[in-house]
Amino acid sequence: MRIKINSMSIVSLLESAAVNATKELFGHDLQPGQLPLTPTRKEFAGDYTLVVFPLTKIARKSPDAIAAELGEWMVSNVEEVTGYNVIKGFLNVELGTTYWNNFLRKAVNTKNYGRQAPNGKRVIVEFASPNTNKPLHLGHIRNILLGWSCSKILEAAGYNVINVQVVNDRGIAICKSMLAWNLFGEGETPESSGIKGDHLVGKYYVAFESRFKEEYAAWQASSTGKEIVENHQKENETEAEFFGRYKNTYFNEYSALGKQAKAMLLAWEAGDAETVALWKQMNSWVYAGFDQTYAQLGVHFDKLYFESDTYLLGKAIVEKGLSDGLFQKKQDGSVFVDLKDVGLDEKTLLRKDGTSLYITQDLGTARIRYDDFGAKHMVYVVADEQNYHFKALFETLKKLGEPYADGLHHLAYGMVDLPTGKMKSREGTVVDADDLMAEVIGEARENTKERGELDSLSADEREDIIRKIGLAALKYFIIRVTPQKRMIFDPKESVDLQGQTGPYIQNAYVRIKSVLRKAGELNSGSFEDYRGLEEQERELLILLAKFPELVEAAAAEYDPSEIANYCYALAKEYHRFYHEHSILNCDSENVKKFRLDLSSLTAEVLETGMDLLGIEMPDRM
RNA sequence: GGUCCCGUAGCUCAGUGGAUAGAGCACCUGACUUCUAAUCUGGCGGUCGCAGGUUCGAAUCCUGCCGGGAUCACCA
Repeated sequence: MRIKINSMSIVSLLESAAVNATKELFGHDLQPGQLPLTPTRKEFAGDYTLVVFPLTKIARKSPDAIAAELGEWMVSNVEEVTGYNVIKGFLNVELGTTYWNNFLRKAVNTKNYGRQAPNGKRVIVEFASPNTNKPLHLGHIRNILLGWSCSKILEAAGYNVINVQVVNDRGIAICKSMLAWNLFGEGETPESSGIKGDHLVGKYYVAFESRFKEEYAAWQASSTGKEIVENHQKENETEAEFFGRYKNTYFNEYSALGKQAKAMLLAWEAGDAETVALWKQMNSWVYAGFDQTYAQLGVHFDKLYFESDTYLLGKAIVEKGLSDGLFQKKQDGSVFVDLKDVGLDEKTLLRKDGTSLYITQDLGTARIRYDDFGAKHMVYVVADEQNYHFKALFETLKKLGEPYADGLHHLAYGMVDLPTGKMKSREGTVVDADDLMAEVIGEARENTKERGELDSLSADEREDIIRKIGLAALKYFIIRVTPQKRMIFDPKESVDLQGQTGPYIQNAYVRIKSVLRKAGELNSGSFEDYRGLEEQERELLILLAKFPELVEAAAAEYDPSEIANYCYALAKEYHRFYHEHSILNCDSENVKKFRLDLSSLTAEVLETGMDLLGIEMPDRM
């Protein structure tokens, strides 16, 4: 017997069937998607549900009558539909077991089920983009996980993806670390101290800030300080509030440390050999440290752009735009673009002294990346505090007529808060990325020890699995939240290994792997039609069938959390199935074959889905 | 003040036009001589911020208000 398998997904097949049926029965052309089609809720019979209310005006019949007519039509015209039932205007379409048997036979033998063929388009994803004066923290982790996942999802949706980051390696911040190291460092290096490079540089940034704080406090008590408060303090403002507000002015105008740091910045910009050498030295320590953190997180980049290399290049673009009449120059010499026609404001592109700004650099890097890779799509993964910046940037690039200007997307995400409130470096509440990873892995190690499941493995194998489990807990905890939302990160919950967590999903996979190991060699897809589908089996098949569309939707919306929630739903359904039904010991050899295939497809989809989130799966745990 | 984002169970989050709004945590409860119990079963828990409007149907769309956050630099 020839097996007829439609290449269309079942959802689109039913949708187009609904369009045809409406045309034939009621003589009306339906727009695709006008009739909502959803999986049938568990309490009703059927696989997919068509809501027919929108047709009542067209057909001028009762919803139940319409649903019945559509149901009849589907049964006689659509091979896959074997029955239907109608409840209150909801048409529950029943697919025969043949359909699901065929689906499983085909999917289990599909290589890379859920991944699309290459679409020939190239996209650049920018993420991480740290400053080089401090180590990475929890906020960077959210950024990096989103960026990496987004990159993997776009790849699965058929794009050729390039991962890049822009490193802010210049400016006053790194000069503060450099100065503090010069003043108090006594030649300390990562090697001499055993401190990871980025942490060492961060240590001197903190040292600078605390010395500066002392200096500022002393100044506040001095006669100059007292005079300033009296003359500049606003009504209803406490002394502390005033000095909080005044800090930048103090740094720029009075501070001895501020003066030295600024002198260092000037020396750097002038190319002073000694300063540049120190700058290179300290940045190289930072990069070595970052590389370790990235490796531990399991991410990598195809290309790095350094602001020190690119910060001048945007200027040429602005000058060109000025001479083309796209931008305007003010009397004081500054250059701006007028974005009022697109609902924004005037945006300065060059300072009056001709130096470049943040946006100037971004204009330059956008052009350079296009020249490097020819990608017409770019995704910027940057926190939502920069929403306005990216609107202005994208509109400016449109005005310039850049060929990629319509393919730009800012993947904005909310800040990460702690249960105690915002992370504040001044209050020492910033959660360090390396510490956090070590902590979740430690928690996984404790739990693994208690369970004893891995005792027979070598120490290396065991440690590798423990790392996968710990990182899964951390990553899943962060990536499951919708990017747009601000999220609360509770360190206690992030190390949970039970419930809606990464390890819960890994556990479903591990259970399958264990069964498959015991089953031995499989001949995938060789089962005869299995008529007695159990509820959990049907639910699993419906979920599995949805996966390819889900990948496309997640790519279209740049939203990894959709994949994360799906993986949990699938794992949960599998755990239930596993608990209710025996696979290796079931009474029919054919059902056993079917269940092994169902399990191995579930494992593959879980592995793919979690891979799209940047989470690795262990074979045992 | 202008603009944008958010507001769903005690807590953390799903659900963005369809049926009686769902998970996890926490709390109470049952299930391991059986394929990994990092699992599964049952219970408890909601005026979906408030008020109008559109619709056969609204947590979801529109308007107003309240609360939280971000932003409105010749900083990045």
